[in-house]
Amino acid sequence: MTISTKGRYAVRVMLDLALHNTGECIKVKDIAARQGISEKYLEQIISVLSRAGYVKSMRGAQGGYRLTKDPKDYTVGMVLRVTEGSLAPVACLEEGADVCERCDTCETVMVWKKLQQAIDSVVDGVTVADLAEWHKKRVENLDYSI
Amino acid sequence: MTISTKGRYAVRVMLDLALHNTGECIKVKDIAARQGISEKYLEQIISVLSRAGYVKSMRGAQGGYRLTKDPKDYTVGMVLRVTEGSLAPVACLEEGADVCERCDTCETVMVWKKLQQAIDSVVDGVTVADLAEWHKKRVENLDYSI
DNA sequence: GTATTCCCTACTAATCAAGTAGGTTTATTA
DNA sequence: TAATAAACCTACTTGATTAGTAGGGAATAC
Repeated sequence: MTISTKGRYAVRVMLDLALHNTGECIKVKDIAARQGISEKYLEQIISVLSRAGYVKSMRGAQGGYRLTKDPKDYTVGMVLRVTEGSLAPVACLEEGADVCERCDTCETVMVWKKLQQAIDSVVDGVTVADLAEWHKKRVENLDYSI
Repeated sequence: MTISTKGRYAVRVMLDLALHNTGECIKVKDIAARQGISEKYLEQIISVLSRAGYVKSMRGAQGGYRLTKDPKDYTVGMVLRVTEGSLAPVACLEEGADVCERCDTCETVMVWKKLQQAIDSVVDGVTVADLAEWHKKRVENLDYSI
C-alpha cells in the first residue's frame, strides 16, 4: 500500500518545474541537485513524464525541460498514474482486468472500490499548482518569522 | 499502491468466520475450500490473526478457529493493518519513522497525509459485520430473482 | 568541433510476494 | 492407548518489483 519513489520523485519534479516555470529550460542536473535525487535515476523518471507529454524536452547545450501546460492543469493523480501505473488497490479493479469469477460473491470488492474512489478523489483533488502555492506560502511565513 | 493477497485473504477469512459464526470451530481446511485459497498459505495468514487476538484457536481433532469478538468489532482496517503492516502510503508517515530532513520543505507530504486519512477513513468505516450483512442481502436477492 | 544536454538500453543487488514443504504439538475418539 | 485430525512452526523457493547504476549515442548551442 505504498507509493514508490518513482511516483513520489515524479511529483517533486513537476513541483520543481512549476516553481521554476520561467519559460527557460530546466536541466535534470539542477532538479536532481535541488531535490537530492540521483541524476541518472531522475533522467529515467522524467523521460516517462516526457513521453506522456507532461513536459517538453530540448536537447543539446542549454537544453532541459519545461512544463507543457500550466501547473494547474496537472493533478497529482495524473503524475502518479503515469509513473506508478494504475492506482487501483487490487488487481481486479484495474482497467482491462478480467473480472474474477469470484467477484459476484465477493463483498470485499465493495471495500476496494470505495478505497479506489477515496484515493482518486485525493490525488485528483490536488494540482501541481496547489503544491507550488503551498510552497510559496510556507516560504513567506518562514521569512516573516525570522 | 496495492493490497497484497495476504491482506485480502485475511479479510475474506474474517468474513467467512463471521458468516459461520455459530459458536462451533471452523477448520482452516473448510475456509480454504470455500474461499479457493491454498490451505497452507491460509494457515500462515490466520496465525497472524490468531496472534493478534482476533481469532481464537482450538487444537486437535474438531479444533479450528472462531472470532473472539463480535463481527461488528472488527474493521477492515484492523484486519489489513495486522496482516499488511502499516497502511501508510509513504514510509515517512509510518509510526516510528524518523521524520526525513526534507519534510519541512516538502509540500508533497501534505498530499500523502490526506491520502492516508482517506484510506483510513474507508477501511475503518467498514466492519466485518457490514461485509456479512451485504453478503446476506445479496444472497436473499439472488433467491428472490430465481 | 567540442562541450553540454537529453535519450536509450542493459544490468544489478536487495527486497517482497505468494506460495510450498515438512515436520511438531495438542486434543479427540475409536 | 493408538490413531487421527487439527493447529502450530520454521525454512525454503520462485518470480517480480524496487531503486537504482552504468555506459554509451544523438542533438544542439557556442
